[in-house]
Amino acid sequence: MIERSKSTDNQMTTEEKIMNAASLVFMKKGMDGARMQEIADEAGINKALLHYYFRNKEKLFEAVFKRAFDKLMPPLLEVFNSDIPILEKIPRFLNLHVTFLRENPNAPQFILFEIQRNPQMIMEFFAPLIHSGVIDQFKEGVQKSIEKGEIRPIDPIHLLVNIISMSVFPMVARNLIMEFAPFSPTEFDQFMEERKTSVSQFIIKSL
Amino acid sequence: MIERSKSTDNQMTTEEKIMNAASLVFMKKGMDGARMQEIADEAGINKALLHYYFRNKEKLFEAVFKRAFDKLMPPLLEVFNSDIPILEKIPRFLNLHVTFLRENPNAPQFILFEIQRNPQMIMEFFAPLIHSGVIDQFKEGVQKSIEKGEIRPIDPIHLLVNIISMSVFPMVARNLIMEFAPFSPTEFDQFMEERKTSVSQFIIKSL
DNA sequence: GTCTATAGCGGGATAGAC
DNA sequence: GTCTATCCCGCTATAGAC
Repeated sequence: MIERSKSTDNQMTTEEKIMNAASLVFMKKGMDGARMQEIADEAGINKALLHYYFRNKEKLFEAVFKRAFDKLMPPLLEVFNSDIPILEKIPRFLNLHVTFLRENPNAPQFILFEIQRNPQMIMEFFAPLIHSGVIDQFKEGVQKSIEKGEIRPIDPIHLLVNIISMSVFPMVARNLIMEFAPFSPTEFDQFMEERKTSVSQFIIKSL
Repeated sequence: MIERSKSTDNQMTTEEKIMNAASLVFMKKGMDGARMQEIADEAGINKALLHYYFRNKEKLFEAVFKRAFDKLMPPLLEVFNSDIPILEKIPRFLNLHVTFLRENPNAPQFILFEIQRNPQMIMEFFAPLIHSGVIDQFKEGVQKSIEKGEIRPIDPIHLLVNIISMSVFPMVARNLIMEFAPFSPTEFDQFMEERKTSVSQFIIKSL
């Protein structure tokens, strides 16, 4: 007997079923490792229907990537673009991000790998973001805080990379961490919950 | 005219040529995305020879993975297993690690992705490491430092994850960072060089 | 819109000459 | 050991009935 995930059951449209199934499979296996058959099975429909709704594998993949990207970015921008002082941005960012990651555990790994596989996709998706001036705004915010004496002098890019590293990387390496710590899935979840405050403290102490 | 990398030229054995070519291709494309034909071209030999030296793609892949793993781990263990105090371990670790990563830029991404693709491989490679007691030794080292008042109270696992996150993640996300910062390849290299001291300071200040 | 059946080809693997 | 030629399976994609 075959176990189906919820993608099949309720009254979702076929297109939604496909998107959910494709997300699941693509995120786990990547573009190259994913099989259209597996996506169809996961969605509880036939392979040919995938081509009916999305012309081909590439197009389906792009739709999945775009959806993940659009879910991930707005909350991040909201925090970094806001006018609140840097010391408050950090815990807010961590909160949002860790929450998102718990719901989409494979998203970062997936996005990072596909960027390396097909770097030109960076431009398509990230270009508007890059030219929106978020980074410059972050840099200025840090500079001001330094001048006011709120934090010690530090290169804003190194700070930004530190913040993102400590939030994102543990999810990318979660299988490894679970083996080494060792953690059960529940314990790992708790570990990530702890990091919301733990990492905030760690960063603030360092500034 | 086809441009070949150095893999072809000098007096390496055929097996070495294959290993180098396979490393290059597998690290960039992953197991699923890599093509035996591309590896053969990169090595400047015929596809059939790959099967002569390594029975099949899977075996060749495992050889590549093992070599990357064996190059990565010993230096890390050397630092974490040593008896030097935690505050000295950190800059030493960063030095070694950043140096290794500059020579093998795709290794972490590759290892992390393949672990998720085929988790049982974690056990084969990491099991001896996990049972060697490195982690416990690290935990004890941190506890002692806390008791002596050398560092503030902190969960050793969170500390360890922070250290590794800040060293490894920037390399995993380097395409992204290069677009956002923005950095040329040379500037990114310099950025990583800066992190040797920048991250050491960041961590030590926080403790 | 959804299915079954099948075309068409890319790519891993092998046979066999040299 | 190294090559050319070829097999054959798996997978994407399409044709066409309902």
